[in-house]
Order: sequence, then C-alpha cells, then structure tokens
Amino acid sequence: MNTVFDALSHPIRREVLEHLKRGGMTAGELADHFPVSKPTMSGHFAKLKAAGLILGENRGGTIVYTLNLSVLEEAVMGFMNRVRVGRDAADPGNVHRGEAR
Amino acid sequence: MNTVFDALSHPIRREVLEHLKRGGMTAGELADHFPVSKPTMSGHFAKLKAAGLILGENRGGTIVYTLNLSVLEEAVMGFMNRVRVGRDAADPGNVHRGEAR
DNA sequence: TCGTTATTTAGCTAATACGCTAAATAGCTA
DNA sequence: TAGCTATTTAGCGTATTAGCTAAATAACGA
Repeated sequence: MNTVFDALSHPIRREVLEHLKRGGMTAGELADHFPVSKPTMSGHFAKLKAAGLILGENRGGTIVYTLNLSVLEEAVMGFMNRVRVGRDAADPGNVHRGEAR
Repeated sequence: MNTVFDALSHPIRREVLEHLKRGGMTAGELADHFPVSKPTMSGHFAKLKAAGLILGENRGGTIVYTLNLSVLEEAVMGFMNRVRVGRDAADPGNVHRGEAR
C-alpha cells in the first residue's frame, strides 16, 4: 500500500504505467518518452518494481517491463472503498465489474 | 492531479481522509488519532487542503475539516481509467454509477 | 576477442519532506 | 484585561528524493 502510493506520487512514474497499458515495453523505449536521463528513468523503474506495479523480464540484453494491473487495482481501489461511505465496502469485487460495464 | 497524488503519498494523510468519510471533524479531534504532534498534523492538513481534498471551515476558534470526495474521485478514478485499456475511458460517469451498483 | 548497445550502479548535489519545540494568533469566558 | 483553548507559523535537524555524469555490467555480433 505504502510503496504503491509512494510510487504513484511522481508524475513520470504514473505516466510510465499509462505507457504500459497496452503491453510490455523495454526500458529504453519507455525512457525515450521522457525528458530525463536514462539512469534517472532506471531509478523510477526500480521504484515501480519495488511497489509491485511493474514486472521486469530480462530478454538477453534488453529488459521488458509490463504492467501489473492487479496490484494497482487492489491498492488504489481498496483505498477508495475505504474512503467512501460504507455501503459498498463490503463487496470488493463489484468495483471492477462495475467499471467494466 | 499532481498535488492530489502528492497528498496521498503519506499514510497519515490517507488515514485523515478515511476519518472524514462520515462527516466533519475538528483539527484537534483528528490530531488525537495520530501519534505525531499537532503542528505536524497541521502541516498534513495544509497539504490536503492545498490539494483540494479537504475543506476547512472556521467556526470561531475551532476549525472543522470536511472531505471533498469529488476532487479525490476525479483525480484517482481519472488516473485509473487512463491506466486501464481503452474500453471504459470514454464514459467518465460510469465509474461512479458502477460502484454504487 | 573487440566493440557496440542496453541497462543499472555509484557518487554527488540540490531540493523537498517530515518530525520536533517554541512562539504567535484568534476567539472565548471570567 | 487576563487567562484558557485551539490551531497555525517559524525555525531547525535529519532523511529522502530526484536529477545529473561517469563508470560498471551483461549480452550480442563481427
């Protein structure tokens, strides 16, 4: 929980997650979308990974990062349910079904 | 957006929002639930307020803070929709309706 | 093996965040 | 006015964060 919200506190890291929504990307591909150095991006990846928000698969030389959406859902939606009045908090599943329409 | 996620990055501030879910509380009442000094809590309130997540109403001497749920919803659910694949992003209203079942 | 590419680690600086105590402010009541 | 309560502001120390460049590591192709 804590590590997830810490990770989400930086705009670059939130944007990285958005870039990954349609599938995996390499560290280099991701880094090219941001105006900071690659070592800096590497640090951002490390934080996202520590929070469990992304997974890194090493494919000889390059590393492919993928989004771990379930961790994000659980932390964020869990918190949102805790902040809203009781009515919904009892059924953890309905949020996701609800969004999917 | 940025200020909202910054505000959410500290566990005390998230918990303050939870405390306010059923109605307003004074700064002092809120502070009593946390193991840090009142000036420190005052700083947390200031950050939540700057992000628009709480509103402070001055009632002669004491200040009553209330949750501004719509700001939280807009920032957090907006982000969640951006991170999930396209299908849902088009209809901003359905998230809230979906949760309420 | 050598060079090239991809990524991370090390080491640094500057800025921000968080906690504290002491003091200031504002309103209330005697 | 004086004193009391509630809250914030000021000022300080320390820890963390975010950026950088330079160097290390790892895998690949010639």
